[in-house]
Amino acid sequence: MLIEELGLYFERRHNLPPLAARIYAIMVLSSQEGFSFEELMEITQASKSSVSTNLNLLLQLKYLEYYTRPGKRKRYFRSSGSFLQNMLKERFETIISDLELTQKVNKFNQENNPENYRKKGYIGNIFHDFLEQEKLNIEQTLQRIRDFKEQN
Amino acid sequence: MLIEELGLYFERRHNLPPLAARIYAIMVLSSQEGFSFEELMEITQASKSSVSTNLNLLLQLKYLEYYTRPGKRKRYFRSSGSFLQNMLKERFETIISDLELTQKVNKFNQENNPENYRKKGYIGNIFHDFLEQEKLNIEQTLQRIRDFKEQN
DNA sequence: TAGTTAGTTCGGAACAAAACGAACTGTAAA
DNA sequence: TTTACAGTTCGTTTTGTTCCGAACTAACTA
Repeated sequence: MLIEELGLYFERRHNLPPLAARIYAIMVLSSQEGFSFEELMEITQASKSSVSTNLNLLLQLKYLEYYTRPGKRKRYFRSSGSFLQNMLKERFETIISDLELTQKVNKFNQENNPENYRKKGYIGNIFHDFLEQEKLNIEQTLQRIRDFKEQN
Repeated sequence: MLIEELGLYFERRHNLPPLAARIYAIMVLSSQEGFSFEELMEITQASKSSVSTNLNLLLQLKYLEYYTRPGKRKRYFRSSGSFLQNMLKERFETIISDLELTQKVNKFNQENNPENYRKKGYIGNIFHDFLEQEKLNIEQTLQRIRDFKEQN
């Protein structure tokens, strides 16, 4: 099932606990507008406490948001923003930290391995250019999404 | 220390066990050409069995390779290809699998959520373009590295 | 053939992460 | 003011990961 596959994907790539990943996958793949706490217990077959803990984690990480329906006390949960936007933002952050780390590794090699710095250093520059290009691509894509949302 | 930082980085991003991540970080940051089993035990202060298990994991995942020195029975380990090349290749693979997954999610939404497919589908296309652009960037960068190596 | 070198494999200990059940809190309706 | 609902918190249990030591193997060496 695609939900399981997507769940495993979130588990690995976003370092989410299994249940949180499954819940998020359910939200992303469903056409339903908002799930109640009970529904999620039912669907995942997990306990109240586990669902509570993992929903709160997802809320805290801003993967999900909730709303209430007039008159009712229940909360309904849905994925905040789009799956794709979140993916892009996450990727953006990893690229920024990769850039920083590569710069450190380059600097280290320059100072400590001067004998092969020329080689390693040059490749470091290529990689730096690569990351800058990535940053650009992500920024442009996020802009395209914003544009699309605006005229909708 | 940078080795520890890089170790944590590999642990998180590549889902490596702590010792494997540390060993790989050591290889990446050192100017030394090849480490023996014993040296790695000494440096990491880990047991024979742990070093064995984790070296074999890194070999299996192609992070490392080994060679022998004429006459000697010992194996010497080093990182295969460059750190940066490996990073790029890994990123390339994640992008390919992201592309496949997005296509599945798009297809799923098209079939199961026709009512909001227009919106989700459109963003899916933006994302698809994004991934194609990424693929291109990675391919070009790997080419630049190959070119550089060739004329060296 | 016995001993040394260079590792591998297996079972378990120590620890960490995830899920659970039961008791609890806060709010709202009866 | 009691009861029902919607969820939270906390201590325990279950499950999973990482590392280790001890016994083992395979290849060479004296």
